[in-house]
Amino acid sequence: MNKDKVILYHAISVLNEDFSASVEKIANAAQVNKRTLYRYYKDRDTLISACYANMLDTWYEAMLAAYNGDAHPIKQLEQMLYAAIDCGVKYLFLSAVESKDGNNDIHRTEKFIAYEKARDKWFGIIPELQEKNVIDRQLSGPWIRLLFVNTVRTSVQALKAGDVAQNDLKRLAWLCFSRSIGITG
Amino acid sequence: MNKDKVILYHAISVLNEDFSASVEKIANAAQVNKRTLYRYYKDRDTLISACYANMLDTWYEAMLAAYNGDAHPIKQLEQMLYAAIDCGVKYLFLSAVESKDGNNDIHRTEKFIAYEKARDKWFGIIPELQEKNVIDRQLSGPWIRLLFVNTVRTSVQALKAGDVAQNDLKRLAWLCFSRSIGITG
DNA sequence: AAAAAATGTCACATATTAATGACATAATAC
DNA sequence: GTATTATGTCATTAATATGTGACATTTTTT
Repeated sequence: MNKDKVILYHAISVLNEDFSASVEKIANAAQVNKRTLYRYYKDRDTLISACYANMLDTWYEAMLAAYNGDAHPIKQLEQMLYAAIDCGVKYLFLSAVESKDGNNDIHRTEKFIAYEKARDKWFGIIPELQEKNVIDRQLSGPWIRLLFVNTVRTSVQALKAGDVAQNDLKRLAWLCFSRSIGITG
Repeated sequence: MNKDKVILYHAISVLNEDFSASVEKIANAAQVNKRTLYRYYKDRDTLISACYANMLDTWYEAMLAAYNGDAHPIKQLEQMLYAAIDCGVKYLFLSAVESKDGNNDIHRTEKFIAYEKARDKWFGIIPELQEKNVIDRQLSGPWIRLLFVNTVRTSVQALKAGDVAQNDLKRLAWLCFSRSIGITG
């Protein structure tokens, strides 16, 4: 992996946990000198914008593949969960940004608006499945989406803490998520 | 509520989302002048210590009441979830601190060690219920605890976003959590 | 209404972080 | 091995954040 991507990855990871973390903290996490970081990214804002762009691209690509990879809605949802887990911290940070005030700069970018549109389309699976009584109808759409995000969070945290083996991770995540929304498989 | 508690509440809320947030940002959230904040809390560290202490106390009291309020383990677990939801952001921040490196100052305090001990005792319910095949045995203890925390997170986020009515909140949280760990009630 | 207490405004010293230039050192290519 | 390129070290300036004193304004008490 190129150094700019290494820095980007660690920037996303650090900023996800502590958005006002110093550039030095990010540099340390990426194991490069602060001066080197500034050679790849002009300033703090540039780095943050690059984080946003990268998160959006990564997530979009992964979700698109998941959505298009199967015609059966339950399988699509399952693959979307796996895709989000693969995106890991990038997806979590993105969904955190999403829930913040719209006064932010990123909320007005074309890419972000496209992201929101795609997301709404993909998560349209949920009400579809509720109409067919596959997913519990007493749960609201926003609630299920929060469950989805936080299932991913559980997975990322478990992986980081070493609580669960890589192989079991996605299976457990889907098992718990699907059961929680009333899918009996 | 006394002004010191108002400031404390908002400090916990702001720091939970952005740990390196400035004192000014906390003061703004609490709708007091920065100068006033410094009259209640000598400096940033004092404020942060007060946050930790308050989170621990709030959580401890709520969980103790939940645990002692019922003799039946499933009911105890349910009440513990409700207690954690009532603690809201305080509980989330606390569990975030918990998962950080032990190099932190707070990890060595007496209160925190007592907290860990109590927590382990209370969450001992989980393996008990697994032995009785009430909770799915293929799920590990740490995984279930992460699910617990993130169910609380889902509840807090839903409440903040106004997605779910106050009245339904705890019922939905328990419904989803209990189903996800294989409790069929 | 007068006194007392709490809060806000503003200027200011200090500390921390952001960002850059000049140069030394390490890594890589040829 | 030498030239080239990438990275690290260190000093320095600019910008923000921390924390305090002096005093004005507001709120509460009596």
